Amino acid sequence: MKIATFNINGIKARIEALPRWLEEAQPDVVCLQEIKSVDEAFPREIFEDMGYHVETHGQKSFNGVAILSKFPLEDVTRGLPGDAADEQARWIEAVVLSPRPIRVCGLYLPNGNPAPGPKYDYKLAWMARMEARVRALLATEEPFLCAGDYNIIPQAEDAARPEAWTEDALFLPASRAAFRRMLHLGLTEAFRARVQGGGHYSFWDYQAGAWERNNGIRIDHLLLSPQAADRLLDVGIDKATRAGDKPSDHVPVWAMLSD
DNA sequence: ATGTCCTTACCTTAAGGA
Repeated sequence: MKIATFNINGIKARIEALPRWLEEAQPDVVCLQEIKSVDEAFPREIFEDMGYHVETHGQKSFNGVAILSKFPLEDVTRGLPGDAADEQARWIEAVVLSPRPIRVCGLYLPNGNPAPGPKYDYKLAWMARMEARVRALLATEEPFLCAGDYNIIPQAEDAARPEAWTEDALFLPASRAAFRRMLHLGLTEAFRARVQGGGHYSFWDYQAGAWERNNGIRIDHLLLSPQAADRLLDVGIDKATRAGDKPSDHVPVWAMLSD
């Protein structure tokens, strides 16, 4: 089973690029972020016609996450537990009914800039809520994974110019520590389980010729529970999509799991 | 390089977010 995460930066703007990539890459499950659409306006028929089940957790203008799956989805829940007043659409969960079912959490972790400030406080509080959710899921011992735009540069080697990010919410020590805490609970970061070294990125800013200069960062990740990590076969970053027509500023990151 | 793209709104231009 091939499962991917892709921050599309607006479904309306990616209405051609997203189906084009799905056709080429043939993922079984995709976690989408920044759909920037309410549920009613999401063009689900386009994806249903391609054989996907579609579940969305949208919001007007900003944020918004979705799961596309060639297998049926059950137990769909929307929103990250822990703060009933949080109205930002950044978390969706579902159990994928593949031959060996697996729970998939799709997430769009807050950016947090500028730091310090209220947006950074929200980021850290959100990560604490996510850690609590991960602890609860680990306790069930069912296979699961958390895939999405984490807005976290885990290590210096995950940025082309790490010195440019030292004051940024994506690379501050407290951000990276919160990410590492979740790994230390027993999750496996799929890409780093298979590929070592620098030069692997999932985001290139639209500004300042970042793509042309390969000034990228690796911030889109798949974290696997122990039972899911046992099934990890391969990983990849579909870098070529960044060079296509009307690209997102992120590219898809995927993991192949045994069925 | 204050450099771009996406979205919305009192909408042909500006703003907020990333």
